[in-house]
Amino acid sequence: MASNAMFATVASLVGEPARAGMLHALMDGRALTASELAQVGRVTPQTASGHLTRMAAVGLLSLEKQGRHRYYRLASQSVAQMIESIMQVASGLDRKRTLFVGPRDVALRTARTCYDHLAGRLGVALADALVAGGYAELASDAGLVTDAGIQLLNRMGIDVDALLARRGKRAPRVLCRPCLDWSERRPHLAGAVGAAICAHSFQNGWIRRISATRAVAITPKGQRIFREDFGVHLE
Amino acid sequence: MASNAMFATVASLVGEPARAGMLHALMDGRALTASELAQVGRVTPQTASGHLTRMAAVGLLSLEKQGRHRYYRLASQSVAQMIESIMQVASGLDRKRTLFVGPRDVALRTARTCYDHLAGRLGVALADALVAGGYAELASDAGLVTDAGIQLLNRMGIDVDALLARRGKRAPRVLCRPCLDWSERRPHLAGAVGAAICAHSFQNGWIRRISATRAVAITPKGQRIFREDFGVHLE
DNA sequence: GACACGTTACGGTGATGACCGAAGCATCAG
DNA sequence: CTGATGCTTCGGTCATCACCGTAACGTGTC
Repeated sequence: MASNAMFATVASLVGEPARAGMLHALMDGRALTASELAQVGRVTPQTASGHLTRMAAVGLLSLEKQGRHRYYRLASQSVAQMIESIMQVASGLDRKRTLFVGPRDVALRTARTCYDHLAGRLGVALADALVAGGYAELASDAGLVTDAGIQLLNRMGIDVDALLARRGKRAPRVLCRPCLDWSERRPHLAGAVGAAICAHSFQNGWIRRISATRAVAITPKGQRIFREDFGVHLE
Repeated sequence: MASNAMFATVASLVGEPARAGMLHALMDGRALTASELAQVGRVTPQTASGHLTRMAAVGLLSLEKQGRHRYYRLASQSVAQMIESIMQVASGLDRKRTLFVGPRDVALRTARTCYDHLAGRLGVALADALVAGGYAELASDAGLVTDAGIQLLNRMGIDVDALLARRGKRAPRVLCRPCLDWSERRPHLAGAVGAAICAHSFQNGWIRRISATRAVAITPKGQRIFREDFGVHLE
């Protein structure tokens, strides 16, 4: 088949420590400058530039020029999902040897973004709370939001109908994708619903980003809302 | 974080043409001998042996000795899903340049296995038929089997209750994973349900493997059943 | 204009790793 | 036992590619 060469090309691009680090950093969905990416990849700007041009040329990254800065971001959702699935395998594999896996950073473990949705203890706890409250059903390979869940989300200000409209008439129900958390090893909410919740949480000041990392902090307001409205219990 | 190195290791292992070819061949879920894998990777047995030992050492492959043969298979479902998602990205990327992507082989395009479920025109048509008949709902990131669908599957001899039992009580409904077909660019049924349908189809002689490839042939009996019972239309 | 900063282009060095030939182990057949 | 087959180990060669230093190129700032 035609894409066999491209398959190896893509994987080998990802399989280089410096580039892997950059992609990893881009997993929060934001766009970063070449210099920032050079830092996370622990290489000089010259080297990073080369890496970035190659990845953009193939189509893994998309480029946005802005003044004298060049912002790179993941080219598509599918690239993010690919990276996620590789992390999945990787963390599963070295779990066997180290036993203690995932981000050492406490903030990252507590709450972080996973491309466009929430992950970490917060993400998992949120998923657990939704399931426990009868707002959602979640299996390892698929999930859905119940009627009660739709009402809850609407009440919280998330326009579920807009989500439904966007995905076409093939799926009358609100389905969502589960994403196995690589630090907690438990599923959390991804897909359109997960993304909507995450975006909404940022907009309403329930959470905010910590510096330049993928970690997010839960604001006091967020603490209250997650606990009282969603029934989330963060031990 | 700890697994960053492993991430790059895994990806770089996959990102080498010979190994990529081997993994690709293993995507049908079967176990292949070292010699067979050397052939598909287009390398000598010595070289293949090295590749295979490394992949098995890391945990991408599992090994099963049988007499003087050594059978290798993908170590887990998650490895298969990772490869699938990389193929996803790869085919999406060179679609932009070649316009005609996917397996040139007509048989492969028509029907093939994708690790443990059906793909190709048959897989997509089956998914379409189930959706059209109200037996399933399918979005890009999740899917579910309706009550009517459960009845249909039961009627066809697939024990849905057994599937339900296996996935625990968190998901009372029969959810399934969609898998974007990389030749048809449309979703088809994966996950536990997809795997069950595929296995059942083999057992009952609806389909059978073609030689040593991932392609499958639809038997006359299968033609009839897919058409009359499932409502599949293969143009 | 001059200067600083972010980024890219080029050339040479060094290290990693893919590859095969030859040889060595197992397993099975006779 | 002998021979054949499947597979692995070892040693050495070669190509690829990551990396950085230097230098150039844009784009903003003063």
